[in-house]
Amino acid sequence: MSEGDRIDAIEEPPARQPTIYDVARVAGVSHQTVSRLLKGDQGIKPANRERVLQALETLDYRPNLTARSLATRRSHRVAVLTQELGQVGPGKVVQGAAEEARLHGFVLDIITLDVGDRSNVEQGIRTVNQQDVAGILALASTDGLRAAFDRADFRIPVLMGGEGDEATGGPPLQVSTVAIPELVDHLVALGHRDIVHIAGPKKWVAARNRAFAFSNALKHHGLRLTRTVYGDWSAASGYEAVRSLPARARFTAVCAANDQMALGAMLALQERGLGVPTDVSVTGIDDIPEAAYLVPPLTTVRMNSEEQGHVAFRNLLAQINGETPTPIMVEGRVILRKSTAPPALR
Amino acid sequence: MSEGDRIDAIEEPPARQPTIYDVARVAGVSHQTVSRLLKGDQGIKPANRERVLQALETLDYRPNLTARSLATRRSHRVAVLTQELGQVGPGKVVQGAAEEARLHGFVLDIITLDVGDRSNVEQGIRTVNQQDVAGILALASTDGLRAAFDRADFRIPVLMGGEGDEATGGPPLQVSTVAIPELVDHLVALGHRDIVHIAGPKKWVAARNRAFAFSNALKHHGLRLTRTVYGDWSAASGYEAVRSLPARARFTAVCAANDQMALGAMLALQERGLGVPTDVSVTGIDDIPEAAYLVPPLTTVRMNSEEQGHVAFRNLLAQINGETPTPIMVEGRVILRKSTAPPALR
DNA sequence: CGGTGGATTGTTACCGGTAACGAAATGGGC
DNA sequence: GCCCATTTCGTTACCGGTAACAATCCACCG
Repeated sequence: MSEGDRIDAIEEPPARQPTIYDVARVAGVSHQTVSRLLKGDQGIKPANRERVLQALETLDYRPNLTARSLATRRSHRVAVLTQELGQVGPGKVVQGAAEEARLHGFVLDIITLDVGDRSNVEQGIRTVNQQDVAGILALASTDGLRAAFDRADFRIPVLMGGEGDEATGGPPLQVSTVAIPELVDHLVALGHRDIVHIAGPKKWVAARNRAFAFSNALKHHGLRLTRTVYGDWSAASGYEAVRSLPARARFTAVCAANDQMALGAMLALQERGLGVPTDVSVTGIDDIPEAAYLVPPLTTVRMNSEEQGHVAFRNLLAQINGETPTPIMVEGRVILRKSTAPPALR
Repeated sequence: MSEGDRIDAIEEPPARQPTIYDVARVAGVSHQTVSRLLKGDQGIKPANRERVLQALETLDYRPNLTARSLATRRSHRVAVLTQELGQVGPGKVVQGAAEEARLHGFVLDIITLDVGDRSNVEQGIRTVNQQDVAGILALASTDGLRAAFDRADFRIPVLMGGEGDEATGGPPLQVSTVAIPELVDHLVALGHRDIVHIAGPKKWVAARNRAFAFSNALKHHGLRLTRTVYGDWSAASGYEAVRSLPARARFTAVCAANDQMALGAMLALQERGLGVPTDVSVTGIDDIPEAAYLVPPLTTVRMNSEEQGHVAFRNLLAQINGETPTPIMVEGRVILRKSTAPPALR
């Protein structure tokens, strides 16, 4: 045995991952047979299949994805363009997309950009162009980004945002704003008639969709938004939005297009001496984890951002594979908390 | 010319990215010369260099990173293990790391895991093991994860968390808790003597560090924490933490280990009839974007998470390249807002 | 029992780079 | 002008897979 050991020691190849050639040698077949089995081909004799499987097992073989990519000339990398990851929504969407990507053997190349800054956007696009990516997931769907993409003229599949443009009748919806009517029903049922909407930036598709959904839902009750103010999704902008309202403005509810703005709005309202919900009801959208613990806990719409990420990636993958993506609705759900109540009598 | 045109048209290769061979042909040199120039070698005659540069330009050459990876046998992929991305802190850290990664031609493979769930962690590690990654960035630094990593016995560089373990005298700090003493000074100067700490989970290195920093800072004033309660970083747990305090408990300040828990704590305090900051002062850590717009705006410590991500990746890269990483401090900064005030007289 | 055709399997080339080494060109000293 | 040490450049092999095609096997038929 000591002899054998010595030979083993000498023959011991440099520690390195086993390849299909190693597997083939051990199994006594050609590397191609191994490759075929790995690919899931059927035409392999049971005896051989068994031996290859065995060899795969004993060598603890793991495919070299780099080599595979090179040979197939297919990249398994997808660029994700997103706004600040520090935000809850985008963060969750990316998380969902990342999970889905890994499931399909892809990696995400995350590129965050400041959507407002045109040169920053161009820079991001240039970066993407230099990588070899199989597709692009643009999670921050704004007009500016769309325009930049049009200019860039990518040859690879691009999936813009998670939402179709309801307001302008764009491509089919992937993310539904279906819960917003429900939220409006709730407010109207409570007795609210004068509702202010704090919308996201006009250039954001999601902002337009949400604003559209609100005014549409109100229309069903024969009402309309008393006023729409525009923010930039941040708590700061929600705060400023309320402060920008004239002191004489009459309204009993404020519906913000996301929770952060709702949060800022609540602070501004309270600074103005208006109690939430006693004087004014406030609602958000997204249901960030903190929403339940704000003062008061916020009525909002849970958006299931993670699922959005999954869906978005799957759709992109379908495009990459030359299939036509099937638009899938991701439903929202109204979460009632204490920031909404019947308006004060007056 | 028309003859030439026709030939051109016929010879037109299938649309595909130019390779170094194409560049070499156009420049009239061997592909190796191109490769050398690309690598930054010096020994190339100016005339040739010029022609290659020219060819590179006209063909709009872009290196195929896959082929390069295969040839060099070096992966340019780094796995990032992180807690929920939906949280602000982790999200920003990942964002910073992603930026730094791209700068060095790397991509991040983001794997989110539930640190508390052991099987989930093992699963994540198995996933990593199947990929060929150059290194691992474990941003969620817990004892459980460390143990799992020890068991996994990776052959590749691993960078655990962004913080060294101050409390147990671990490896050198990369992220400083240096601002916490300042925060404590502030509270003590206001007159607070009875301070409750809502800590993160004991198994988190960051939680230990922060708790340690608080008690240490108090020691300098001859004081100690009146009480420490443990949460799980979530707003919900901050809320429960305060509710778990006995009704007769005497304290004038609550310092949470992050902003979310501070937020939950504020709600619970107010439900208990205690005003913030009139009866009890509250502080957080992280300075999430919402902190300034809570009711009341939260005094906290800004942690510069994005920079943390940059530093973490750079250090990992150093390890990958066989260098010894230099621990770099990322400093925090106290942000004073309205949630802290002198304690009520009694 | 030879022929035939589909099922299996093996051989060779290729993906687009880098590494190693040898060949050619250059330049300086005598 | 010749020789030799350096530069500079080109050739060939290789990374670990997949693709295309050729070769072999085998069962079944006439």
